[in-house]
Amino acid sequence: MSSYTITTPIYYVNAEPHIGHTYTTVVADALARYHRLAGEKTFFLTGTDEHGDKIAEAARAQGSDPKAFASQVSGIFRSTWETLDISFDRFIRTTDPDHMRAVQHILRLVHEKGDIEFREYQGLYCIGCERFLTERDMQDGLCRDHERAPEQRTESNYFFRMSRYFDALGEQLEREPDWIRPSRYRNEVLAMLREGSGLEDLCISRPKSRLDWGIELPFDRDYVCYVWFDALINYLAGLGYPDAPDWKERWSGVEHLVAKDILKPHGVFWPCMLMAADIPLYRHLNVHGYWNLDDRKISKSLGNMVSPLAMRERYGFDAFRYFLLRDMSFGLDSSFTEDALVTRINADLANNLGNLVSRTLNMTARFADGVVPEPGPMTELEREAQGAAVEAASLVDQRMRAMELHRAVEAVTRLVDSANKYLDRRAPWKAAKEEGREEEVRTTLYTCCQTLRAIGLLLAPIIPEAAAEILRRLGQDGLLATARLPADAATWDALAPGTPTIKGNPLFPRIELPEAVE
RNA sequence: GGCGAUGUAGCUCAGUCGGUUAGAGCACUGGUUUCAUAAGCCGGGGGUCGCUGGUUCAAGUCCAGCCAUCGCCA
Repeated sequence: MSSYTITTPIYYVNAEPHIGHTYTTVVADALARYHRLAGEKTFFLTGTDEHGDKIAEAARAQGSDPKAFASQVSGIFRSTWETLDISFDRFIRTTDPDHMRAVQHILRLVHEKGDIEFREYQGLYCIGCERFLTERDMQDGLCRDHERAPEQRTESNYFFRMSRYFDALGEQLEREPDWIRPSRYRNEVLAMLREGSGLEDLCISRPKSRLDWGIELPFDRDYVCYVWFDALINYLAGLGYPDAPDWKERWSGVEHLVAKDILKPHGVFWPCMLMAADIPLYRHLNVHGYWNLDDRKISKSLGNMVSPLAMRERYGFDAFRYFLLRDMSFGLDSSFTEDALVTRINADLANNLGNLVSRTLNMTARFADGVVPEPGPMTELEREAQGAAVEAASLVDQRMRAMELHRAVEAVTRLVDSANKYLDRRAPWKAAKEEGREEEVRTTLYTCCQTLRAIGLLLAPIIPEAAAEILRRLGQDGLLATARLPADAATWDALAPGTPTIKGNPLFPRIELPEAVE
């Protein structure tokens, strides 16, 4: 069985979950659910990044200690994902003992290999910022933030000799053109690697005198590990590195998922670290864009931050998920507006999908005694209906694997459309009133139930709750536990005639927004 | 300033290896149905494929230059 491991970045605990975190997490969740249904050995890793000076400061400002502060915010992330039924397998924290051990293990390996070097350097240090300034941080010789003159200071730190691996990284990018995808981000990494781009070795430590909220270096107790060298290793630690026997298998199928702002650490630092530690590279780095918020168009009740829990409260989380996955072309930026959200929900989920479910099950109740009817022979129209399901299943599979989630969702929408058209061409509400057309009505309703079953399966990774409800109404409660995608979505005799169906309430009620006031 | 990406209908996007009259959804609009959530279905209008030039029997697609937007780097 092939292994599939999907990761989100570990989220920095200086802010609570917003639309950006939610998008990455929902994409990962949809992929994890799809690959589980495809029968792959799937592992879904997410978590929180908790070290560093920003957290130490925030804790101090709140009068608590860093660990307590980080635990509080980390808990919010975890409980948010749990409330939203995000199907992660491990929620890792950089303060977890096994993570800290893994970081020290790698530090030791890379140090022993000679790729970590102690260097002394001078720079301009701002006491207010508690860090060295770059030219950008200064104006007229003063720190921009504190408007005071920085002092000349000498400090020593450990550096990861990353530049040793740049050539090998370049070769990797040539060898596997879709290793970082979409390709625009591969190009950016290639640009970073080109001469003169200013990419150097990476400073990976801070003296404890300056920052003690971090993981101690195993070869120097006066220093803690700084930022990326700590955070990135979660991807290994979360899979059980270095001790658990199955980490290698999980690692062999790793797909990283990140937003474009952390391309450099994941596209450059991380592969160099892996090469230094003699660990195989990840399978793909998948990079997505930003959700732009247009404040003017978001009603006040939503606030400026689009919180996933607020979205769930207001629209239901399935609907919000659907919008996120459908409306962003993976890799590109997209803008979030309440209008676009409501339009999408009404058009795709209420009018097309929800209504198809309602009319199918209502007619099954009315014209087929509320059970899956016994169908007659298939004719041209039924073969077309099945063909539509076969095609949708195949497109969803291709597109999910190519990280084109918006297009995978679109393929299911087309299947829903085709089912509505089929129903109109057959018009069972007319046929049911005529003598001698009973078999045709049964065949029509059977075909619609069958298509709904396919739709329920294909949407299970996208809108898990609603998809499970569709299957439940078709009497297919346990199906998701045993189904195999994409094949099962195209199986056409899977519904046993006589199975009771449930009419139910509208799955996605239409949303009526008050007229916009300009 | 260097490198890159993007630019296709009012909006969001698809368009494979260059090949018939450039597509879809939403929005708009005419018609129609009553099973269904005022939903559905059928039809319609709407495009100088950013601009200019080149290659070709043939360019949305390939090449060059330019413009706009965005990103990365400096």
